[in-house]
Order: sequence, then structure tokens, then C-alpha cells
Amino acid sequence: MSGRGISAATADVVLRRLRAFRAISEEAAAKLEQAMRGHVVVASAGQELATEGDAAATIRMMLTGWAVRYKTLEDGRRQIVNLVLPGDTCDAQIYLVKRLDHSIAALTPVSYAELDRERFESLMVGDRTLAEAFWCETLSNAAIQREWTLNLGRRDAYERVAHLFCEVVTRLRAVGLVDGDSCKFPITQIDLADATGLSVVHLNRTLQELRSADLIVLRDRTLTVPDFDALMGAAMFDPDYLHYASVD
Amino acid sequence: MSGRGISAATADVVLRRLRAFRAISEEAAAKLEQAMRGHVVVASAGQELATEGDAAATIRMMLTGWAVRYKTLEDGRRQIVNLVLPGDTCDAQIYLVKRLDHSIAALTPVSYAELDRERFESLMVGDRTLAEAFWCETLSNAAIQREWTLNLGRRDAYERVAHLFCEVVTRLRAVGLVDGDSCKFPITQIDLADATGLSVVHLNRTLQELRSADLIVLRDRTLTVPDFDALMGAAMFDPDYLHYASVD
DNA sequence: CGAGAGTTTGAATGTGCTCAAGGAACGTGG
DNA sequence: CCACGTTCCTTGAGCACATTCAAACTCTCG
Repeated sequence: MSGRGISAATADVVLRRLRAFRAISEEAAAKLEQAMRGHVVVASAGQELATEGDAAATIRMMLTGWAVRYKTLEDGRRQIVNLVLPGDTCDAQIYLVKRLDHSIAALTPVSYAELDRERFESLMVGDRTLAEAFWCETLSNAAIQREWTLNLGRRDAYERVAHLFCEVVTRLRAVGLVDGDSCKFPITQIDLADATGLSVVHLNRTLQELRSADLIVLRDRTLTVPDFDALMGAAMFDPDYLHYASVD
Repeated sequence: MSGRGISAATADVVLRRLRAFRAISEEAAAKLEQAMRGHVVVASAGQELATEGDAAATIRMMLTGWAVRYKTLEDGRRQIVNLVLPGDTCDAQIYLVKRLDHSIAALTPVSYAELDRERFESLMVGDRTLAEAFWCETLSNAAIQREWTLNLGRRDAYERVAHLFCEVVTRLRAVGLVDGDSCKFPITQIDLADATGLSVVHLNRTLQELRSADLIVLRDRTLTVPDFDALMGAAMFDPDYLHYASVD
């Protein structure tokens, strides 16, 4: 939980993410890395990084590991409203509002750079393209949220789960975390159920359907998608909503 | 569909909305009104204001009437992802992305001020508090989207519809469009169903349940909520997510 | 090896959907 | 002002997708 050094390799993922939106200059990239250096924080799996109702404070740039944003109802029902993947910037501009409307928790051990408002704003002021990239990131997150609304409102369980897989693979590919047709997928079925608005039991059965249709292999916290086009078809997935300048 | 004069009364609703987030000075208010003057556009009910896949262009500030943002699936299923109410600014900063990920359509006859990027940005640059208010508006919209995700994922039909009523009443009250315990509610059950992810038939039955529980009166395109606390309870509604500085 | 978390299975239930049709309200033109 | 078409609302019946409850199985880790 303390500041430590940052390797070029881990900072790279943030840069890759921003470069999905804008061409970041080498100077700006260096400044960004500089700003993150010495501000890396680690947290263990299950740890709550922010809590609904808290005063908003710092900006986080995820380096390694997975986290989730979620909201809960009084009686314990929980909805994961977004996955926070490596490279994602959590809550740029969040300091503008008084209190958080959702919580954030680590799914796996995570590390992230934590910047305060001044440090973050001086980055934004220093390079207009970098600032635009951050804004695009925020707009992309808003667009993901809209797509999830469509997903929960109008796709059935099978399409819905398939769509989530498509989104995650596409987002991970953009930051270089997909190797061939496989990627790490360190999320339990309990959390997958909370992300798709399904019960754990039905999620499990839906996964089995996807497996027997040869659309996914999910084992040992690793996802393999042998035929991405087929999965996209099943999900009616179109990556345009992510607003990447180009999708590989 | 052409530029026309703007009365102080109609511009007022935009100002009221922004003032829910920040204290806007009289000078900034005058500049805002000035910028909108002569750029008011009207559209008729059912008209599409923007289409998914279009190049993003102008910023719209809704003055009168209701509109919706929506997304559709190939086979025609439709999900309304947000209501656009008087005072709402549609897509500040939208010019940063290439293409729209959703469509916008008027539910009723609408009027709105349409600003291009330069005009809008000069407003933002001219007054820091005004700029912050616009950013808060964007963040509030993102928060609404998260709440809708929770709504669709984890609330049942009864709670879900009740929650939508609570949200709309709260948003309309913030811009002065609630008179006592009643407000205009010009939306068909078809659209209400698409907003709540229900079928029209089931939405209709859910409305009847809410009526017989004396939580709502919905007639002649007017909504009356005799006991707002009771409706909030049924919906598990907490207005904090709207991020208004103070809620009446 | 035992504890605990996560996954899988079966069975019964229920919430919400589809299909189908009738009724009410509204706008337009004769 | 009435006739008509259209859109919207309402109702009934049967069905299906997804839930709940309960229990067994598996895997991991200390």
C-alpha cells in the first residue's frame, strides 16, 4: 500500500490505452510516466478501493489486475456496473462531484498509480492531446455504460454473456493483453453473474451453453475464444461503441 | 427547424439545471443566454435528432419537450438508455469522438439551442465555474447511466418502474417543472417499456399495480405522486447519484 | 488433510414474455 | 360534426426463461 518504483513495462499499459484514442507524443508519454513514478499503490484481492458515499479524491490509473465498479441495494442485491481493466483510468474529473455514487473493489491483486487533482490537472494542461485522450477515455466509459444498459435490458442471458466476453477481449487486446486467442480472465462466476444481472446458477448454465457451442473455453482463469467472429455474431457485438480510433 | 428568438423563460431551464451543480454568476448566465439566442431549433414529435453511426457535431441544450437516447439491436429490439429532459445538455464534448454510439429522438415536439464546438468552447473558456457545471452535468449523466444499469440488472419490474418515476420527478423538480405533486409526463407505455427493459404488456400490468397501491396517478399525460416518500421506498430510490448540490 | 470458496446439478417455482384480440383515444378528412 | 384509420392501452391465456432452494462436487490453500 505504499509508493514504489514503476517499471516502463507496467506504465506502458496506460499509454497503450490512451493511444487507442489519440496519438500521444513521446514527450507527453514521458511526462505521464514521470507523474506516475513513485505513486504506485498495490491492493490485495477483495479489497475495497473506494466506497459509495465517500468524498471523491484521487485519480487512479490501473496498471495490473482487475477491479470492478459496483452498486448495491439495501437488501444485498449487487450489480457490477463496469469492469476496470489494466490501463483504465478510474474517475478522471471525479473530484468535481462531492460523493461517489458507486464503490470500487479489487477482484485480483491490483496495482495502480494514484494521482491527486493538482498532479493530474497539470498533466492535462501541459499537453492538449493527452487531455483529449483522457476525455475520450471518459466518453468511452460512458458509452460502455450505455451498451451495458442495452445488454441488461434487451439481450437474453446467452447473448448477454457472449457480449461481455467480446467486450473484455476487445478491451484487453487494445492494451496488448491478449495472446493469440487467449487472455487471462480472473473473475469468478459469482462476479460474472453480478455483472450480467443473472443468478449464479443460470450464469453457470449459460457458460455451459457457450462452451458446448464451441464459442469459449474458460478454464484455470483463462479465456480462449477459438472463433471470435462466431462469438461476435452470437452476441451481436459491434466494437464501434468503444470509440477506439482503430480496432485491431 | 430554423433559428429564432429565445425567451428568458425558456433559457431559464438550462440555467436552473446548471445551477443544480454550481452557482453560476449573472455575467456567465447572460453570456450563456447570449450564445443560445438565435440558435434555437424546433423538431416535431417522433423526429430523429441524431443517428447512431453519424459523425458527432453539435451540442444541444434542451429547452422544451422530452427526447430519448436509445440503442437498437439488429432484430429491432430497442432500449432507451436515457431520457433527455428540459434543461439537459446533450453531449457536451461529444465532438471528441468520431461517431455516435446511440441515437436521439424527440418524444414530443421539442425545442433546443444548438451550439457548434467553437461557440460552446468559448463559453467554457470564458467562465471556469460554468465549465465545471457542464462537466458536472456530464458526470451526472454518467451516474444516471450506472443507476440504470443497476435498475435493469437487479430491480424487478415493480421497483424498476417506480424508480424511473422517482428519477424523472426529481430531475423535473430541479428545473422547476413539478407543480405540487404533479408534472407533465408525455411518454407512451411503449417508450416506458423500452426504458425499463420490459414488454409493453408487462409494463402495463406493472403500472396498474403501482396505481392500485396508490403510488402514482398517470392520466392524460400527467403524473401525480401523492406520497413521494412511499414511492421512493418502493423503488429504493436515493437521489444522491444525481449529484445535485442540494435536492429540494 | 481439512476448511472454505467456488462450481455444478436437479427440481420446483415464478416473473415476465409472446400471442391474440378487443377497446379507447386521437387526429384527419370528408 | 361524424366517420374512419391509426396509435395506444388493456385483458386473457399459455409458455419460457431465469430464479430459488438444496445439495453434492471440486479445487485451492494453509
